[in-house]
Amino acid sequence: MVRSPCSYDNNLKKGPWTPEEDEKLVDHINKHGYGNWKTLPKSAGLNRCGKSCRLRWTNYLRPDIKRGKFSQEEERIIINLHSVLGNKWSKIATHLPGRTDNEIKNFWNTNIRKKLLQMGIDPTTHKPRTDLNHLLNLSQLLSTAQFGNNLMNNPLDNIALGRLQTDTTQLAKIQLLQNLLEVINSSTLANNNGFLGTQNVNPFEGVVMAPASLISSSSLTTNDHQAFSNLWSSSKSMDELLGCFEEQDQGVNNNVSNYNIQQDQNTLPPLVSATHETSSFRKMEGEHLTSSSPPDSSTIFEAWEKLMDDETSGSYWKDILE
DNA sequence: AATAGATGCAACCGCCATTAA
DNA sequence: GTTAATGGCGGTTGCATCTAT
Repeated sequence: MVRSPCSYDNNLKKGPWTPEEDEKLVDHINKHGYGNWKTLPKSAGLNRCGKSCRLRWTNYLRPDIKRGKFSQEEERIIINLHSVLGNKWSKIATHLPGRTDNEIKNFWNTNIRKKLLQMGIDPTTHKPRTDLNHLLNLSQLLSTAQFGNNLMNNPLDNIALGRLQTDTTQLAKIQLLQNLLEVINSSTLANNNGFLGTQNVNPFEGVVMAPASLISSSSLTTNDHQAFSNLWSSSKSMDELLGCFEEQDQGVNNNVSNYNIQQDQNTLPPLVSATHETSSFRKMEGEHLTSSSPPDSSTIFEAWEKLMDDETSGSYWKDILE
């Protein structure tokens, strides 16, 4: 069935509502209620379609609407509910009295979404971003940091540049570390809960395959390889990395830990599967390995071993992974 | 002060689900 | 069971405002 949209109706007004129109609509609904949106505009003396009137009422004029900035508690609730419900804005709105689905949707798209992306979290899956572009961005971030480090050897170095370099390095490392821990956690949890089914039961698969497949991928340029190698080899000691979590200020790092705490407090599972099939790594991996033939774990561990050996204190990595 | 780009938000569009005839 | 009408929802757009240059 095809229904004519509002705009096709006879000269019905569109666009922003005037205070006079608002008043007419509110007055009419206060007196008669809103039983039939189709007939309401005519009886209310409005040159609008019923749909437009309904939207104006539900999103703006309703007396129980709470306006103003979202509180941190509301933001936390939205993030948690979104991780379970996805883009079901109306469902999410039922848990936030006074907030409309439209308002929540706008808040998500203009605020929360960006925050999560900046924290290295995929706003769709609520999991750390593992896509190649993101990691290469981190790589470039670290390369920049390295460049800054080199400049520090110059007599013309300055405090501000040094601070920037330190922050950039820490941010990139934290995001990388979080990506790794997330993969470990999801694999371990899945294994413990028997969710793996026919999937690869190697809890380190995701961790190991990432650098191994990345470095071996023919789709990467030499510069990409070098940049990615730099990314890993530029990491210093593990306690330094972990220290980033403890010493983080009120900025992005704090948000990361808050997010994790929220995730822990919220016992509801993520809506989107945590399997690796959707990740870029998995797709890349598929170019080299068939799903029916699990990767050669010895090769993988050798690759991982090498990466850890490159660390000045690789035992820290082993401790964490074990 | 002028301008371009970024941002936030209200409103619209189109699709789907539900209900009534 | 079928069709038409309506409501509801999510995605998208357009515009006003803000910010940086």
